[in-house]
Amino acid sequence: MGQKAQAIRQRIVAAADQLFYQRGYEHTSFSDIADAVGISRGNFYYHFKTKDEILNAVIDIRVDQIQRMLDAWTYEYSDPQQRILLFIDILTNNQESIKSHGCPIGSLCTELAKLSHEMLQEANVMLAVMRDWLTDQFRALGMGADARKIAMHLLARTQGIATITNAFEDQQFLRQEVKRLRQWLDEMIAQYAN
Amino acid sequence: MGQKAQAIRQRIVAAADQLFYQRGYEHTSFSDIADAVGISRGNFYYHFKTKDEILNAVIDIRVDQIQRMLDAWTYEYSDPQQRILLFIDILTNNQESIKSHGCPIGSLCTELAKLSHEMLQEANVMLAVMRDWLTDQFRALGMGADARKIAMHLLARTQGIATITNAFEDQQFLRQEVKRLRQWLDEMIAQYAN
DNA sequence: GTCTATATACGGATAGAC
DNA sequence: GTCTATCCGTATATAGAC
Repeated sequence: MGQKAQAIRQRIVAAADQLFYQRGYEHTSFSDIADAVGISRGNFYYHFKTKDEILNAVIDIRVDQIQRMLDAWTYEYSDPQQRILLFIDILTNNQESIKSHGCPIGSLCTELAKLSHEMLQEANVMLAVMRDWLTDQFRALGMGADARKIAMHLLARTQGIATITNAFEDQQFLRQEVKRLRQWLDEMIAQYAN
Repeated sequence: MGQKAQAIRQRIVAAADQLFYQRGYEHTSFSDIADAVGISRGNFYYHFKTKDEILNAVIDIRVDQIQRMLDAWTYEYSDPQQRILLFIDILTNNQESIKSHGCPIGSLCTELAKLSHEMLQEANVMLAVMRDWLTDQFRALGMGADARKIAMHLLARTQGIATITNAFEDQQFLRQEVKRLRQWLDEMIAQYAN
């Protein structure tokens, strides 16, 4: 595959990534993606044979982006609490899009579950990557055997906040829950510091 | 409309209710519903003109069922804490279906948001009814001006638990989070009892 | 009220010219 | 590599016989 094809392939995946988030996977058609990229539907199939193949590529880049982000935070900050706060701040930093479209990860998993789509297994890797990174942080804070459960708990909290913010289209709720999460984190750390 | 038509209408709504939950709204076709009820597609349109009309009817009965359930709990139990525990136990009592299909309310709101569907406004009434009932319970527990925020918090927690349980297909996580919720409730009550 | 047959649109996917 | 034209399945929705 040539360089030009690679570049277009990337543009297709980027467009699909955005559209799957905004409109959902099933509700996004090949035409939608082709229009967004500026190529014809026919040409489309030169790059991707099936819709599932695009979904697979979208999940792959998302997993990659999440991993890069977490790696960067690990590199830039040494304090686990600080790192977890950065994770919580994802909510605040994306409150407008969460209000309109929910969590890109959670809503995709929810949709794939409804479709009984095999790629749900691939999609929840996005969550697993965050879970594992968070587990590392909580373990570093002395939470030992509980670290993984606490990481899962935080993951679920963020999903719930995204779902409700989206359903009620209420950013105020998101901000209020972020405060509660920060408070919870302080309490957890204090608790395990004993 | 005759009695027979009414009965069939109810059977259609019941079938749609279940299918929308299991497969999602958009992914459920008229044929799916007609097959489930045991009538032809053509006959279908005698009862409902559009798919949105069915969605509307499904939301209406869901709101009604939720309201009845909460009214019954209010009538049968006088202790607000006991009532809230019954609400939390919805998760435990439905863990198999939540594992497979998530929360019927949250996942519908998530889908309608993606579709930019006007009926999201109707759908989040299901959440609002629960929010208001929970607010009453927390107020009765002395949480005053915070009651509504705490109710929203609990609502979000349940949504997050459902999303993660569904994404990872992990009932064990649900049970573990229910324990955490019960513990949280105890702590909240103790905190406001001072 | 219920059925079969059908109109119409759109989706994913392919063929083949250029 | 990119396009136009097209196949085919399925979806919503309608018409009209019974």
